[in-house]
Amino acid sequence: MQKDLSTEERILSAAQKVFLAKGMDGARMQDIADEAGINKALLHYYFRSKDKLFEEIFLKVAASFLPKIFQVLNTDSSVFGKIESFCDEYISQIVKTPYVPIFILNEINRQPKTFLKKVFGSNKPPVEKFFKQISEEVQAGIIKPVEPFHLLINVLSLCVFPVLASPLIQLVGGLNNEQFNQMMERRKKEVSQLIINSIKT
Amino acid sequence: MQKDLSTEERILSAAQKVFLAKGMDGARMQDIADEAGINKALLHYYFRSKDKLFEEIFLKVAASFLPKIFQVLNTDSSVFGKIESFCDEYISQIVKTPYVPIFILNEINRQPKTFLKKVFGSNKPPVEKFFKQISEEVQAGIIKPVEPFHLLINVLSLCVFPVLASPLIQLVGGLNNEQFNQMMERRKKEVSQLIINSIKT
DNA sequence: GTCTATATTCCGATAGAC
DNA sequence: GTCTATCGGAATATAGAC
Repeated sequence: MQKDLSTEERILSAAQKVFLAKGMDGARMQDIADEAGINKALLHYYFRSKDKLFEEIFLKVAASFLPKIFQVLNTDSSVFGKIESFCDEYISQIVKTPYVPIFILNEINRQPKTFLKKVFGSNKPPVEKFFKQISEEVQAGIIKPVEPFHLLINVLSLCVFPVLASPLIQLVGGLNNEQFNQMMERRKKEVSQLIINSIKT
Repeated sequence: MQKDLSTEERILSAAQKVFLAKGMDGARMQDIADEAGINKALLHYYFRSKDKLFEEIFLKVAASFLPKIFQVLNTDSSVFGKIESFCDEYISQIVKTPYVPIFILNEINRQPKTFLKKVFGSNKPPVEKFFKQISEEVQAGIIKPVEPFHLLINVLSLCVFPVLASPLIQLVGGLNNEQFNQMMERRKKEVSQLIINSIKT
């Protein structure tokens, strides 16, 4: 409970924390009220219903997370540079907010059309420019012939999955939380090198 | 509703379907009863509570899924052979039951210690033999020096993540379900080649 | 705006007839 | 074993005082 913030801000902050930890179905309005240091009635005063409050949070979280995936891909670096930046920035981001990816995947799985439409609108995520750049660098002989779509999926998978499965991975490797984070730190280079080595001529 | 099965089997089948689709928190006993073609009271007659029924399903699903990850790693093939078999078999399995991975990750995230302990008992997943084999093949000059733990994480990530994020990936690639499955089929070779190329001398 | 108290709905679980 | 009916509690939401 942060007393310096406005009530509305405290509610949003508390709701985000609770929804991220428990998901829409597992979260209770009482939990959120407790976390914000207020009572349930006030939640309904500010946001009409649990659904409305959840949607507010989901869109905020998803909009600040998903587009970042594609942002790096639209800078004006080389393909190699983009891959390195992506691994570096995205793993940093994910390790800081480890609940976010599974939260988003979950709610997308339950409401595939509704939510994705609200996040991206009617346009597809902006990957065309990146795919085109890859084709050009293939033509120029800088990188080997490669499926751009698979390349994108590979990088994403290698960065995000370990966090999604962290309890399992920590069990297999016998890692505590700090050791896991150190492993993810090393992984920035591990992943970008793996991908870059696979495509450089 | 399958009339040829015993009531208990019908309940288990219905419960699995509903729990996989909605998770523990989102599932309703009424949903399960409807799916099984019976009424709520009978659910409680066969399984004392929702918790007990869920645990039954979770352990069944997790026990038939997680150990398979490590099973291939303990055959007597070469490292290359194991990687190929793994990608082939695991992707086939996942595409057939796409709800399973996110279901398991979700419930593990909410009950990290309880459930993992029940699935694996007190032992760690059996990866030591595989890790040792990798060290030996590195010594023998068959494969490049490599972190066995990262190698395992890489293969797992590349196989499982695309299914976890399938709604997003289908949106980015403009793929319908059938096209997605075809892409996953091609991915069996894509992934094993990527990994094998990265370690062969 | 914020609270207490209460209405309302939903859901897991049980009682009891057949 | 299976059903209908119902209990009891929990959770969302509202009413109304301050």
